[in-house]
Amino acid sequence: MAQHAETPSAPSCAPADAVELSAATHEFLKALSSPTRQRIMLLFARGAELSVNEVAAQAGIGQSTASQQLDILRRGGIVTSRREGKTVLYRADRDGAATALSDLQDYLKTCC
Amino acid sequence: MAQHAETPSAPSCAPADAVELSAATHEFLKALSSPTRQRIMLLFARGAELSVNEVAAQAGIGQSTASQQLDILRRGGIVTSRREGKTVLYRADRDGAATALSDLQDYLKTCC
DNA sequence: TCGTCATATCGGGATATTACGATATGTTGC
DNA sequence: GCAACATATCGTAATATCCCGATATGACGA
Repeated sequence: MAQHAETPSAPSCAPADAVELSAATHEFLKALSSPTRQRIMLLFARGAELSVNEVAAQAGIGQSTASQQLDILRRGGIVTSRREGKTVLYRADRDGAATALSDLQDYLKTCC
Repeated sequence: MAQHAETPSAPSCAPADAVELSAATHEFLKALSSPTRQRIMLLFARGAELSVNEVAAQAGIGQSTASQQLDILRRGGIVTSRREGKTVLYRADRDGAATALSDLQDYLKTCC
């Protein structure tokens, strides 16, 4: 793929504030860029806490798919999970979402 | 894929404000969810206006790839383009980005 | 310990995305 | 009109994503 024109360790002419969009923010964007995951997120409105099976049923997807998509959402920092007996309950991560949104805002402030 | 549990026209128990993430916001998220496109966007920092070939060269990608990725960014509402003679100049769309960010904020306010 | 329920992981087929080179379209100047 | 340059589109291989069923892991109660 040739080279990326500059390595991250050696800023050639970057303006010191090389925002570059952190890995966390990239995960956040990737997490929200899927319609299925967008739909899943809406299930968590008003602080709802749902198990994997409940998400699967309400989103109309399989159990394994729900588990995987929830994992992507968790890596994106917009949901958190906790065990409650056998079940794992997921809920929206207000703080994580706010942080990611703030990072995204900074990034857009840089490039736009 | 089975059914989506509820049709948009018949709100079963939704709170009237079914945000649902507009198509435009989805395009915005998709546009920014690619590392290559994230890198391209940084080229437009400080209001820089670049041709397709300049973007291709500075991003280290082919001309056709640059054209396509810029198109995706334009559909995402974060760049605009204008002709200047033979060349097409792209630049960041401040207003578009602000609008998309605002929509995203509303969406996150609903589900988080 | 064993069976059951819930979740996570594996393997794979269908589909979408990425990036490329080649080619078509469009713009300018001769 | 024709050559030149810039951009857009086409065709396509490599790769990634989506979603599934099947299976493994983990937690609880008898």
